[in-house]
Amino acid sequence: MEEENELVALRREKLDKLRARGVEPFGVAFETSGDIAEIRSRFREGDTLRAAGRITAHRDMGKSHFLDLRDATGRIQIYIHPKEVGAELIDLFSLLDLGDFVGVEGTCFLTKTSEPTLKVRKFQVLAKALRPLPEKWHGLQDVEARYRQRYLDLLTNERSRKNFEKRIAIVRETRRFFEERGFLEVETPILQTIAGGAAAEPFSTHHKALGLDLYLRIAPELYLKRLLIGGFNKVFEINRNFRNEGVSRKHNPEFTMLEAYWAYADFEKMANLVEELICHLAQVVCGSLQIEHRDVDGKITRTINLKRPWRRARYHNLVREAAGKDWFELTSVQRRERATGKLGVEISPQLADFEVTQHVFEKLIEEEAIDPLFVTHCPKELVPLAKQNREDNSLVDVFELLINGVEIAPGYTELNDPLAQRQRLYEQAGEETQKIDEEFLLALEHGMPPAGGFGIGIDRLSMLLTGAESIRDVILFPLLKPKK
RNA sequence: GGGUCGGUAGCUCAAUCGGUAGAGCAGCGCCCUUUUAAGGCGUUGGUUCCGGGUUCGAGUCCCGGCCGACCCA
Repeated sequence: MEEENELVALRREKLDKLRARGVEPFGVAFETSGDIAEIRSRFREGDTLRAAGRITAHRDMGKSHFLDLRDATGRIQIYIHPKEVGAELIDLFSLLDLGDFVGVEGTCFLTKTSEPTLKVRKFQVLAKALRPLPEKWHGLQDVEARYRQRYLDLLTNERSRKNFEKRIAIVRETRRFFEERGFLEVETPILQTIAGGAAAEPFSTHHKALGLDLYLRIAPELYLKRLLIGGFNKVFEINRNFRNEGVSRKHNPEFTMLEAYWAYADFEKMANLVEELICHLAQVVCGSLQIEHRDVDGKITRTINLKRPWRRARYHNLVREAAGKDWFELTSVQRRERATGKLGVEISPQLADFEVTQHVFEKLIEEEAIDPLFVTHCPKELVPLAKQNREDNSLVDVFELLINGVEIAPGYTELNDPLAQRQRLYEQAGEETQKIDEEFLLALEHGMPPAGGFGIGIDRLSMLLTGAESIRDVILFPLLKPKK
């Protein structure tokens, strides 16, 4: 740390002076009349109240001093005058800085401009801050610093703090939602010997005592299904997953998923449940089903309408709408020509035919899907772990929920045929048969009830409901390279 | 991994064609007994991300690196 900073040196001097006067600058517990929001609501002129918080502003009028005391719930003005606290305390008071924590006891009064204020009679130093806070008016703007020193971001940028409060509410309400419906919240292993349940590059680690190579999970799916086999009919887990892949506006190496499984349900029942859940969360977090995203100036940049019912459409029909009625009758060469020509979608030559269609889908449908859209009956190549459709076994019984131009939640009718599951896993694994979770296949052979399941990316859902442009704005401590 | 942009005082930002690195806030000193982005006067504070190069002279131009943002794969 750059210790030679003059501002830090000065604060350390003040710290020493406090100690020299017998004041411990890092105090212990302080009994308050509540947090600052409570104090404001209990405020009655003449009453004595006790408040604690950080000093965030100081207006020095000569003999009178006005300070702002802040906590996460609000701000209260305090007033200090030598007549009230005496010369000795005024002297101590001069050793305080912006950013310090203090506890005060004082009388409630209103200033000329009717500002509720505590006239301080006693105060205690609770913690000295040795470094200054960011500037009061603009807060901390530097994007990198906001991620590296999130505490400063939370302290000075209300928008940021509110977004995280919203995310916390999303997780809390999700729990409540599932518990009310009789789902059990479970915990499954993060350390796994085989990282299954999704196609993604895992992080690897090692258990010393057992001499065992392990992976951090990429998905909890195969363990949650074991619980269905074990007789838990409704389970969910809010789980941190780890994927050793690129970092972007939409991807952090560790991210939070909600996964839920419901015995005897299918993907359509799960779609209803997702619809209900997200509408509930929007009501609680945003107070509306009309979600407005705004830029820094407060201008509305996007409006998302979550009013039910949400559109459900088959994958093939959506592609025909966007790419032409005859899309699936074309030869694969013709499809490539149309994609790169009329549709203006870049197609790299090594893509397989179904990937060309998927690429067109992503550009023309996914990115344009601002209001919720359930895409159903996807080609089975795209989703190897779901059950095939009874009428058309080139399709699987799944939905992909798109909102805000991104995939928010996939949902399946889960595959419960152990032989079909084995075959699909082997097809998917190719040469790498050591990646197949035989223990899971063994479990399936004992019988898994038909079930519906879905996953929701909590980070992306938080972006949707807060209007955050980057996943880093809804993850308190996103991964960054160390700064040296 | 590739492209574009950025990194200047504790914080927010300036710096013209390459010509003495500035302002506001914070800090420090003085004035002011109801201020609230308090005000007034004065004042301290810089490895301009790091390392090379070009030049009489580099925050600015060139090369390499670090970190970040955005776009693309």
